[in-house]
Amino acid sequence: MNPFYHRIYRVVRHIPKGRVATYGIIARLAGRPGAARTVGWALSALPEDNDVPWWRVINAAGRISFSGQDHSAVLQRALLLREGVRFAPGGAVSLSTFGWPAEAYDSAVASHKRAASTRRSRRLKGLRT
DNA sequence: GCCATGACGTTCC
DNA sequence: GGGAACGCCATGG
Repeated sequence: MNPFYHRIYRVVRHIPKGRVATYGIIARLAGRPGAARTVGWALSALPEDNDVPWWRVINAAGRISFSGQDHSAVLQRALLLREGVRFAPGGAVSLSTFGWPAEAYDSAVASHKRAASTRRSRRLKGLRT
């Protein structure tokens, strides 16, 4: 098995009980920023008798990705609820409350702000020319 | 080795 | 704030 697969599993195992992490953050902690889809691939390849808390991994929207009707999604929701993770009315988890690690979430917010700033300056540059 | 696909993310309307 | 388009990395055919 590839090294970063193992890293992905290791990172997921580090997620504290009652917290959730996004695919993007897992990918970044595993050393491959932008490889969020690969994280999903690695989790889908997990054996049944694994010790990886895959249910603590959700997408950036705070929702369960794979078909909300699927039994795996129901199981994931049940496991998270059992650990004390609350779901908002829309069916999404509040990342600012349950997101892990908190630092990564803060950086994500900061990067979002920086992106907005970059976009604005880019637009100004476009107007210039 | 190229093309399509997927438990995703970010950027731009 | 929500939806569409493009980008991303690894895998399978």
